[in-house]
Amino acid sequence: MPGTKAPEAERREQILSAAFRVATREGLEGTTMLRIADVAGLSPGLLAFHFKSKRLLLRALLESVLGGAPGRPTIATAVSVGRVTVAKLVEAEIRHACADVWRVRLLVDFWSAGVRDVEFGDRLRVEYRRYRDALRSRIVATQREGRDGADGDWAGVSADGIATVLLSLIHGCALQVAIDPDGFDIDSYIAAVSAAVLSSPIPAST
Amino acid sequence: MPGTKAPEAERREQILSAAFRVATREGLEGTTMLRIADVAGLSPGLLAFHFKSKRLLLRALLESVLGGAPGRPTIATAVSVGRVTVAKLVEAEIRHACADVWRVRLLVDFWSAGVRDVEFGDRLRVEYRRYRDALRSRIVATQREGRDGADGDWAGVSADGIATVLLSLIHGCALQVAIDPDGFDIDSYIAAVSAAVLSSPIPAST
DNA sequence: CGTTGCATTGAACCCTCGTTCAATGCATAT
DNA sequence: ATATGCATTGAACGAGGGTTCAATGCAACG
Repeated sequence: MPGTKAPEAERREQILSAAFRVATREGLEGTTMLRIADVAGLSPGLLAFHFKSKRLLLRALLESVLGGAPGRPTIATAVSVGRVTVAKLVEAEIRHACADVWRVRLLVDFWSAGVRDVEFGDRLRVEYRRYRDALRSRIVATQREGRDGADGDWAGVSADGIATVLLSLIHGCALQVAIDPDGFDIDSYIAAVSAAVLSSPIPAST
Repeated sequence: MPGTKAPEAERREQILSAAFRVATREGLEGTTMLRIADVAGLSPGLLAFHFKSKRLLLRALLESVLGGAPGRPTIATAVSVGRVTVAKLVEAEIRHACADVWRVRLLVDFWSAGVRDVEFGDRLRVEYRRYRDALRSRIVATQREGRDGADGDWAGVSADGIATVLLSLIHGCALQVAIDPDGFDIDSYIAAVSAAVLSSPIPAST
């Protein structure tokens, strides 16, 4: 098996897949070129051949993590696609985070790296804004339709502020799930979020 | 100056101070024994003499970060001390996080490390629970006094759930401030939090 | 079939890090 | 003043990381 050639796209995918496995298991700090090569069943030199440096490999990995796995749409797509309520959207995102602890953990790693690294930081900021803008536009749409009975309590608060708060609820949940998945009761949390944020509680999804 | 002796406590403090400076500036990943020694103006061997390993040094650093700087009480102390409302407490924590970006960033680093490292993880889980319990007990007290007019919307939701949500609002804010301090409008955020979480808005602190 | 191009290998290189340890020197006790 | 103990030094070591590169081999083309 080793030694045979493969088309570039396929090989890059193979390497990124191995990198993802290593990164989720060992964390970003424990993710080394040697280990990735080992897991991929390839030689270290080949990684430097397809991605020219470790830095670029990790950037590609971040891209693939942000892009979402097949069948796991990012919120941006989820927002633009369906006609779901904001409440259901937030609930879906929370459940999504809880179901995918390892990806969340990896994202926390990237977030931590992005705090100091300009490139990673820029990329994450862009993603964050995309995320928030998508949420906001849906909030505006919902408000205009007068649904969710949200007019009362939210009066006077900008849609941007609401979006930021909702994002905090999602990310705050992710942060806790990342470090203490067992000590987190999803349903109880969602119930509290419903009561706090929306006048009408979200019907529990069966 | 170098070569002179010092009492153990003093020297440890000196080293930890240098470690803190390095860690906030370079991140946890860029925090190396050599750099700490350099910043502290000491020899590398001395670090291994007072803390027996890098791991223990970082644990001590985490402890000092969690303990809070002088004049910067942790929420646990803030809760037990004053008779402030929950609303004001949350607001204070949010402003606290925004004012101390570097400490928040360092905590994000530790959080990311704690996801994989058992010792750091355990320590952070303990701290998180302390934090949440303190919040919850104050929520219970407030509910009992019938203040904040929180009975309506919060009916049926456990104090624990409320505490978790409030913590998410604090940590979610911290997460964004860590990576994008400029793109975060504190007052707007606090206004949104007030509207979302409490029936009666928090009067802005002058 | 021979040749050319390029993917692939794996060992080697250099760097940095954490740790160790014999030598040094300061401060205290005698 | 001398001796003892321990804080302190800084060079050295081994491990492990990312990157490089000459050698190798596969596959397409003439």
